[in-house]
Amino acid sequence: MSVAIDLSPAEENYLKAIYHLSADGSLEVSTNDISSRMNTRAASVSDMLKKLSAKKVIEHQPYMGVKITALGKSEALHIIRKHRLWEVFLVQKLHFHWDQVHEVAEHLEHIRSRLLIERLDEHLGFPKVDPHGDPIPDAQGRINLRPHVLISDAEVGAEGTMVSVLETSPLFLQYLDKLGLRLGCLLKLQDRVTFDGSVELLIDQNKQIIVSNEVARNVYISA
Amino acid sequence: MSVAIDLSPAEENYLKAIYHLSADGSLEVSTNDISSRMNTRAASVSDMLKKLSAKKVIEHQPYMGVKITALGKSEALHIIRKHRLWEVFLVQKLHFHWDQVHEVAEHLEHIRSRLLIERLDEHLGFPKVDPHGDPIPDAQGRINLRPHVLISDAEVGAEGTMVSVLETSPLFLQYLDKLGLRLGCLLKLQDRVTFDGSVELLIDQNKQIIVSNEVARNVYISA
DNA sequence: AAAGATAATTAGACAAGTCTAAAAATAAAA
DNA sequence: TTTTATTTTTAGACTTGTCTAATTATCTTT
Repeated sequence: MSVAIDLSPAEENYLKAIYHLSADGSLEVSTNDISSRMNTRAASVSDMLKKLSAKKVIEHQPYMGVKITALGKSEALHIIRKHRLWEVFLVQKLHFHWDQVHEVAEHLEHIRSRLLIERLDEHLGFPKVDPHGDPIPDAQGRINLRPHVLISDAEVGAEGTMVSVLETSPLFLQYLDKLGLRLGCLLKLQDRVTFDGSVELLIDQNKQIIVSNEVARNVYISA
Repeated sequence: MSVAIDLSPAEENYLKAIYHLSADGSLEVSTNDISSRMNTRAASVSDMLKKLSAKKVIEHQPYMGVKITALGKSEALHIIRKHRLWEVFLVQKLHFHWDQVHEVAEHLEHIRSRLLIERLDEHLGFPKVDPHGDPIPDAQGRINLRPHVLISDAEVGAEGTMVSVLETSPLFLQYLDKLGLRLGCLLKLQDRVTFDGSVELLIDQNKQIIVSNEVARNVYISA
């Protein structure tokens, strides 16, 4: 039986941000990191940390960092599950493009209905990943982390399937489309320019492109 | 091109209540009517009427009633459209029962995305009525009002298809199920007890039941 | 280790949406 | 028509989530 935790949409958004910034809840996160991710001021974050602390989803002593609790992690994964299931719905059933789903899912994810999410999951055929390649936690908050590496961290010569993207803003995703980069394509890292970190890629063994370090830092390939 | 009207979810809920209470925006509505429908205090309603007035969706002079404007009516119909489309989705795609849809749809209706609603409508096959038999306004806010009459207002001997219900609370809908009353069934008004207004009905020419006046006042048959 | 820089928190303010209690306007009744 | 009852509005307060400005804590650098 889950304990009664009642987070407002705003609290849910902060918790999600903390979860993401802490790499699955394992790292400590700073107030400023949170404020820049949330586009709010540090003062607002401080206020919010008090509330989240009172609700036992984070641990926070003033001026030290913030760490997500087991309870917080499970709550965060539950919200992420909803977000990603809705994204799949939008693409699979309503034929949204992958750069159109994030914003709408940000709203849909806050709707609270156990039945709704159970049935949605079923309706979608129990999908395992969202349209950006990110894994969907199950109802118990278990998440299937496949081994993957950022292009910027991979060795020259490395080869792998494009499995997910870090950034999900429309502009970035549209740019990937234009470059011919989409989930599932086979990528080979041909060369890296030491000067600016840009990378030469071979897509599906037939198309050669050069991408900036900024792009390389936001695209994962299977390890 | 629609003018920029920006209503908060709370404002949308009040506007919807006013629309419903005024029978399609034609009647004047009192502060107390609104407060009892919204389960808020009259003082809160007064505050809200000022805001809605400022946004030109109602006309309101203190101590006189409130009347919805053309703009307000169109906004209300748009919200109702979203609510009813989501209800259809929940029943048709996620196999919700008709008594489970209202509460969730109350939240879904506030999500703002033109594309989402267009695509949802398409995905559902452009439905014309929701699971309670209420007509779904089109994207221009046009609504298809079929002639219908409450059982409590029909003459003894009248016969018609059950086309919609006024009350949509789970308890009421579950009670209708138990009585064997569902949308589409053929109803004949056999007799009415003058004493308490209860009504004797013949369902689909084979089942005889007696329903209270309270039930009769909440079920419509085709005229 | 002291000074300056950076980061985080507190203090005080504001808007939205709600409330209770009091006042004012309208409606009903004597 | 005057009084009483009802309805509606105003006044003032509280909560949530945000802000700016000021303060305090920690970190860095010499």
